Amino acid sequence: MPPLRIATWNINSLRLRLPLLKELAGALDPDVICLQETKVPDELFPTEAPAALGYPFFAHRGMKGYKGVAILSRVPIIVQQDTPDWCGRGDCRHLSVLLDRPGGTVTLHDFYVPAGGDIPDREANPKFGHKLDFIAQARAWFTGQGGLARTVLVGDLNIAPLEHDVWSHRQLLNVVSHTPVETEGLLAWQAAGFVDAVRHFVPADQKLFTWWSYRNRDWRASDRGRRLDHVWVSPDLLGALRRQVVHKDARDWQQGSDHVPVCVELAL
DNA sequence: ATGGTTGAGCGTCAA
Repeated sequence: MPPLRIATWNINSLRLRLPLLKELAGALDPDVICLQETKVPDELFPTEAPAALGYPFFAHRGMKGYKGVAILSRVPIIVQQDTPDWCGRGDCRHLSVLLDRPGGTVTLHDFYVPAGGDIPDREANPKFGHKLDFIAQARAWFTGQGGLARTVLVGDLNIAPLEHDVWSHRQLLNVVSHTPVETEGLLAWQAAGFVDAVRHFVPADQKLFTWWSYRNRDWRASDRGRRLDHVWVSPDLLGALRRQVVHKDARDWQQGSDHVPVCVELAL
């Protein structure tokens, strides 16, 4: 049985970067592609595109202008409709599907966590409060699910939790995405039932980034990156993990996203 | 300390 490859990518506009999905499929050959920041309302989703790329099964939750998630798949999916409306905003940041595999169903979550604005203070900046509330709710919900099994969680979680998930731990301690209240919150969510599938392969003392700002003239030379995009698996899937890929070359794709795809291969 | 860039879609806001 061939392994199952699951990729996650903040595409930063699905319609603008539709041609790059073909690059992604060619480079990583994923069976399932989880996208964030699709920025396309559901009624304008390019419904012909997934099958043309070889992904006949798909689901999406989008809205005008911002946010939005989508899952493209070669294997049949069943969308989970009973997921929470995080923070009561109805804002297209989560999609959950079931994947049919020979050993049983796999649950897959695709998340786009709020970025949280610029000021790391919930009083001065409601967007930061929203981000903290979102991750606290997610933690509580997964804790309530009990011991997770055959579950994969991916997405742009907009937090770089470890010291070497950012280019300078010291210089980013007060920068949104790496403040202690965020990193502790994210790790508490992770501890509610997951292990970090990418750090399973890459030691914690090695720098690892998945995002580089558009604002750097030469992103590769300055290398001021952060690891904002994640793949977590329930502990029962650790033995099925085969490899991980952070497709750094994608940052140089023509008119590319500021995030690069991350892919994990599982013997499932 | 500041500014730097991009996308959606037309206002600036979000990132």
